[in-house]
Amino acid sequence: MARRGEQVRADVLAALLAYGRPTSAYDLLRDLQEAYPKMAPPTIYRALSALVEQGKVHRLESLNAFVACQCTHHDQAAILSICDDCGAVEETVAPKLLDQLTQLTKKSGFKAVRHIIEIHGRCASCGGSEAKA
Amino acid sequence: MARRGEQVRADVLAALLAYGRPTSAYDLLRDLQEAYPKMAPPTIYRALSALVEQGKVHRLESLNAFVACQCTHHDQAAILSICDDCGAVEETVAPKLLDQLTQLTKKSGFKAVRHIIEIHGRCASCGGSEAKA
DNA sequence: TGCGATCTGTTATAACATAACATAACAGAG
DNA sequence: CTCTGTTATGTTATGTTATAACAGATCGCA
Repeated sequence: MARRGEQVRADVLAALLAYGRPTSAYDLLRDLQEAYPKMAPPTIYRALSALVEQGKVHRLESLNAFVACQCTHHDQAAILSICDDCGAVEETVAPKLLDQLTQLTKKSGFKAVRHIIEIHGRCASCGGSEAKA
Repeated sequence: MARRGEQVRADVLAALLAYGRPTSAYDLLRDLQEAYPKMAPPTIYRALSALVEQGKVHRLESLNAFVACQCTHHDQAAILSICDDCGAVEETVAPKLLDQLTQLTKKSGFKAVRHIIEIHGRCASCGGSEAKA
């Protein structure tokens, strides 16, 4: 039973990559149940937590969903642009911006530990910066 | 039945203000059920949605909770600093930062509509900027 | 081997949210 | 004033997300 967990994590990550867009834990669960018919929610959540800790997966707080990290594993918090039309998610990094945020909140003695930045809108394909589709 | 809704909204807001910290919809529901014994979840959620639209309440996506807006009703997205220790939430506004974010994502044609910025950490009282409690 | 620590599996349930329909109130037409 | 369409609200039921709590397996080590 021991190394089963790593297999599950790999499979979860593969499933997420196959989706290529935000996916709920339960959707992933349904997928994985084809390979592991008796898999239960905690297993998925454990795998996802591990993957998030490893930085291989982002959790989208505003969607209660997960998405595979697209970039080559940077450690800092990502800025996630979420298209409300097609669901596509784009990652951006901006160390300076994060630092500004940290400094800003530090003024009142706050110690920033984890930044969550999610921007909803419309991606280029869905008529983003120009007109409204 | 007509103006009952406004009363509910006022009561929800009052309850949130009384808490003074992030509160789940169901906690609010339990409170309001003292006044309205048969109140059901949709009623709370409708009231909260209305209050969020009015800018009187913020939804904390990363906590699945709600908090009364502390400042005098600014329209722009707030930066919410959340103390993981005591639960206190502080609001900050930073138009320039929001604009930077918008510009950043715009580079790839993304049209920002709604910014969600939540920063987890420790507030000053809980040993924020200095040592670790 | 026997023990404890840790990881994994399983059951059950808690917590969050909304779909779908029922009912009530009100505004305007007749 | 009543009918009727529209909108707000109430209600039931259920869907969705997440975790507590315990059971069993594996492994390191004395």
